[in-house]
Amino acid sequence: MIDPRILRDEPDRVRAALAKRGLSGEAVDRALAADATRRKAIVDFEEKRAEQKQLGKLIPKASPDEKADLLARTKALAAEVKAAEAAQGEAEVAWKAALASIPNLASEHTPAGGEEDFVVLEEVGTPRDFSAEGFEPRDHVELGKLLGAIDLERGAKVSGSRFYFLTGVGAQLERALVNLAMDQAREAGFTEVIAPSLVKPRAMEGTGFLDQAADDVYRIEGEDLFLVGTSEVPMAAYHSDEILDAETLPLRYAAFSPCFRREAGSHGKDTRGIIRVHWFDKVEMFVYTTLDQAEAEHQRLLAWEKAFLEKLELAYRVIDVAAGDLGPSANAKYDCEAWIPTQGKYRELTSTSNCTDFQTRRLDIRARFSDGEQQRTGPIATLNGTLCAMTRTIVAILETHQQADGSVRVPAALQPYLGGREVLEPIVKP
RNA sequence: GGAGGCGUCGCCUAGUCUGGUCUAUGGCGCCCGCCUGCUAAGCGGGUUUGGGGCUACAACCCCAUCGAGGGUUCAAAUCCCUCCGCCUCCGCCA
Repeated sequence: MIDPRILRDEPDRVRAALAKRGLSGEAVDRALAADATRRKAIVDFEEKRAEQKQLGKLIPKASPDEKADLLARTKALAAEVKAAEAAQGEAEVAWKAALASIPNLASEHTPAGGEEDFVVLEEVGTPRDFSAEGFEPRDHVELGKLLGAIDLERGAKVSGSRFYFLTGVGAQLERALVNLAMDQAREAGFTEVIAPSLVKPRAMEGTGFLDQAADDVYRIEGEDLFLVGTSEVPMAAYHSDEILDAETLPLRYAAFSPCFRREAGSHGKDTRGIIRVHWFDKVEMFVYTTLDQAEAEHQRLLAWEKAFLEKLELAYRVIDVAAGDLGPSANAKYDCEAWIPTQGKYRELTSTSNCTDFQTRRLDIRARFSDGEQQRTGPIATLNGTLCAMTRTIVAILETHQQADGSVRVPAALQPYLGGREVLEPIVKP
């Protein structure tokens, strides 16, 4: 949730931010009204409670006559206190709900508008020109079959559409990518994490995934658990209800987990291959840092993502995602999109978001700062960034580095992770 | 899954049977001050978190907070119920 103080002091700034996302400012008015109601209810309850405490103190010491009188008064008061407490509770819930309906404020540089209104920040590398090389590129489905790397038919048979098996060099490729990613992260000072992919509602809510993306989330039947769509969820909830020592920030984690997405509303989109699947594995960077450092850290996360894509020798571009496409938690988001030859366009491979204090407020995560001799607790920021999402990375590698005979050249940085292999050879003749 | 035990403001801990004197005890750690060649010791004070009032996001006052939520009661750390977590034993299992 956003900072209630900003809402109270600068409601117009919040309205402007909502407009940037293409949303009305109605939520601001609702939240302000709920805040006023809540404060009044709190004062009312506290006054009644204080009076009740005063009377209660007198009872044990009172003489029998006084006692009867006191009991009568305090009995009547008890009902009022109870009612006031209930009213306060309700007002608090209403206020929290109103506040939760407001997404994070978009940053200065974030373009206004929706999905199509992104700004291209840079293009790195040159998309390979297959016509100049004199052969028609095969798509990853075909290459996956030739290499014995991706088995989509059996994926569908066993689990349904949008499922796959990685086999042989496909499975090796995933392991190699996981190791390359984890090694890069560890060398950069990240703590390696294997995170649970089932979480309680609190973790889902806290990260904002039950707001707009609720339809995309798998729930476990008969249990209060959800399958995560990214390890951002368990990693954000990792420090929930904690007060961190500001001295230890930034806390940088590289978390591996499977990711599950229902892909509701994307029927008919990317139905071929493993571009869009219900399950994939991912190494995600997740950082807790100070609000001051959040923006600089966002740039660092982007730099680590770029470094990884460059190790894989992929052509890609970086976009600044528009406000309407940020998701509720982020105030800014950069996507790295790799060139997919057979699609003739750039496709999202990684994404990094600065969530400022939006998630930490929901999850009750703070830090203790010492300003000279004064100690204070205050909000901190979370950021996340994909280091390597296996399926799409495999697609980009296979398609980009394929050769006319159906073999695939292994980028130098990946070779040590594949037993020194320089080329993946087809096991089926093209 | 079964049986039992436990959960107190950083850590440890008293209090729970017998509800009000709990404004939660004491120790350790930490912070401030005093004392002191220096250090240690000693002495005094402070030390949960969230919120509200008033405001300068200070000081001060108030409310809540004894794992969480409900209940009983004029009154709950204390009595009752539900849930969560941890520990021990049994069963099952990677």
